[in-house]
Amino acid sequence: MAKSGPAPTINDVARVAGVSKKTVSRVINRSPLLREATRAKVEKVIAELGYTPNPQARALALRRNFLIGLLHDNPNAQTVLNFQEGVLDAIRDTEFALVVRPVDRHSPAMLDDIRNFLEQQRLYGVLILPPISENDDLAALCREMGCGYVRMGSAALDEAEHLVQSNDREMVEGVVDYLVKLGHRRIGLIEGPSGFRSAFERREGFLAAMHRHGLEVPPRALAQGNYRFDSGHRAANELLSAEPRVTAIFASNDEMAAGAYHAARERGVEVPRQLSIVGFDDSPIAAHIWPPMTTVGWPIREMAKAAALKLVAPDSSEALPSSFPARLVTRNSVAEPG
Amino acid sequence: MAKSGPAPTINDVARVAGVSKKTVSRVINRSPLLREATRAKVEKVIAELGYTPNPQARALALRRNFLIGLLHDNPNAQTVLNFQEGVLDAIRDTEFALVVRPVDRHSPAMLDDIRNFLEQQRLYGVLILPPISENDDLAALCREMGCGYVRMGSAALDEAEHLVQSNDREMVEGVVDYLVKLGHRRIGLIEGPSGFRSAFERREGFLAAMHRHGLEVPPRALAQGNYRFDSGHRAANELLSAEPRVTAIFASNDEMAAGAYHAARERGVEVPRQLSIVGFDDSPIAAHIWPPMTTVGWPIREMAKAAALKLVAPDSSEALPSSFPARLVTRNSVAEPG
DNA sequence: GCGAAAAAGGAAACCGGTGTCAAAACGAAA
DNA sequence: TTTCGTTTTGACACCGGTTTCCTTTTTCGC
Repeated sequence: MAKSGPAPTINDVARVAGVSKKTVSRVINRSPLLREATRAKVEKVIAELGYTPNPQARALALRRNFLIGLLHDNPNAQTVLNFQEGVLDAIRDTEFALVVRPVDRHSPAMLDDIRNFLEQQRLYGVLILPPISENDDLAALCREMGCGYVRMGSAALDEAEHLVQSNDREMVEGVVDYLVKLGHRRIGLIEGPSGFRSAFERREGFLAAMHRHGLEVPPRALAQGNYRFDSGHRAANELLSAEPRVTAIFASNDEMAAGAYHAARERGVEVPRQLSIVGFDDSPIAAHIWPPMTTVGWPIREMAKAAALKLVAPDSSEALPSSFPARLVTRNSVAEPG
Repeated sequence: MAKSGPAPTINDVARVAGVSKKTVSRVINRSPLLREATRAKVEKVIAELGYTPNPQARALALRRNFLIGLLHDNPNAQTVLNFQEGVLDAIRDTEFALVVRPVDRHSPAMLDDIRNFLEQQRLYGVLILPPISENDDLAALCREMGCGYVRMGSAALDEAEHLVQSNDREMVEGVVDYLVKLGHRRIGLIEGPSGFRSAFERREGFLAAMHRHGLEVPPRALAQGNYRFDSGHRAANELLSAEPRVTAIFASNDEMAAGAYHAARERGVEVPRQLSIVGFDDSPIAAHIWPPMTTVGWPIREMAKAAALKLVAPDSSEALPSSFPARLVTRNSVAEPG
């Protein structure tokens, strides 16, 4: 238990143990060509000295480091943090560390910034969260720079090797089925921003299911949002002012669904008695708003873990699924139509 | 614009420019003892080759790296993410990167885990978020290991050099003053978990202000929570079932305040007409709940930036404040007592 | 007990930077 | 043109690991 001072190096271990650096290196890397006695001797010294290999030196010699990056521009903090936790689940007890990098999708220099970042940090690989994961130029940049990457998405954005996906379309169909089964016929949709793949998938799922049930979707049942609270509020106001009024609203995410709650409350429309609302994402707000909101939850943490494993241990992860099921989280914002 | 292949090294630059490695190194590090002509020549080659110094090699030679760690166990995702953004503000355009490390305060091995992490990664320094920042053993560990650190907190936890703080106590006093000015006399407090410094500070501020106004704080006006939604719900139920009923509740954070909203709604108590509620933190939920909640916001992002600067550029940051003011964010959850 | 093959271990070079210190180039003064 | 004192620049060792290649030791069959 030597107090501070300069940390012991592989040379110190070698000297004390009376072996060469290479032998110590073999012990560290679990090389099989070592006599048991030698290994034990060296391991004893390592423990005594409290030696830990210097990751920078290792990275230099191996010509690759053990940093994995997280690129995100997701407005939902809980999603991002869950993702971080999932990645940590995967790399716990490994030498990998997670470096985060929020990106600004609106900056014209976004790609250049990321290029600089990748060039400077020489990451082992990056994990890319939606919605920025939908940007094919970014994926191309990673390939070009020889940087490993895995994209999270709501559709098949890339080869399986570079992708972990949920199936939003299918889930939204399930939501519509659920509402229809309860008796709803006039169902409104608050869309996500155009250009977002997830928004597209969710709309397609909605339209497909409505069509399947033989239900019309007039333009007045469709309102545009941008995944933010205010836009949900605005969009719900549009939907609720059209006659005949919708009896249920599916919002493409929870923030907008929460905005719809506000709009309903302002108009004296009671949720769920007069209006059912379903969100998407199962963010904390869904559980905390009144009445607690029925929404669709996807297993972010598991997906993140799978994505990280795909990056750092591609072999073992072949067994891991690339596609994860979401599930309906039933709370109290849905009822039979009044 | 050489396509991929192995990245150019300092040797390549030196060879092409016809100078020594050391000279290139001097150019990179902006050494003043260089002739202008030489610098220009080398810079031209650097640009042509698209050379970027290898951070691992630099770290090895300099015996310190450019990774700063973020230790957090904060349950509020938005807070953590804002903090990350603030740190990124500070280290943008530097060679530093941010590596995140959620910690589990309940794990008995927490300190050992962090010790391993610090030993393995050899970080330049760490930033510590509340509530784990209140742990003095953790700070001692950093000192012992020679790892730079800055703690964020709601009180004077450490020397100025290692601290960026808000002043929760003062702000809570301001909240009480505000409520009293509106005519409230029976004000309830939902406390944070015991053992949390922030919870302590907020309670002390509350009690001090009540005392200053000559108002009593009977035990039935005090309820214990743990910063989580459910605990706020429970605590508010306690407060609301005691007679005479409180006309206002201050909750030590927004999650608990949101829980109090639910409790009030279940009992048919209208916010704010029959009950005023004030939260703390200005998390997203405060704006999204109905009616929008009056709360106390503190400038997390600026504080994070200051903390990061303190770590990476202690000289220039002398000018930066260590203590940051919070402010009351007035929304619609407060009214004169009915 | 001997020789050969296999296993174990070591010397030296290398990864791509930085620090030290001496040599070279330069400019001004003699 | 020399000389001397400053700049500039370069050679070389070093940071702490890994890799290559070669030597020494061990093991084992006969």
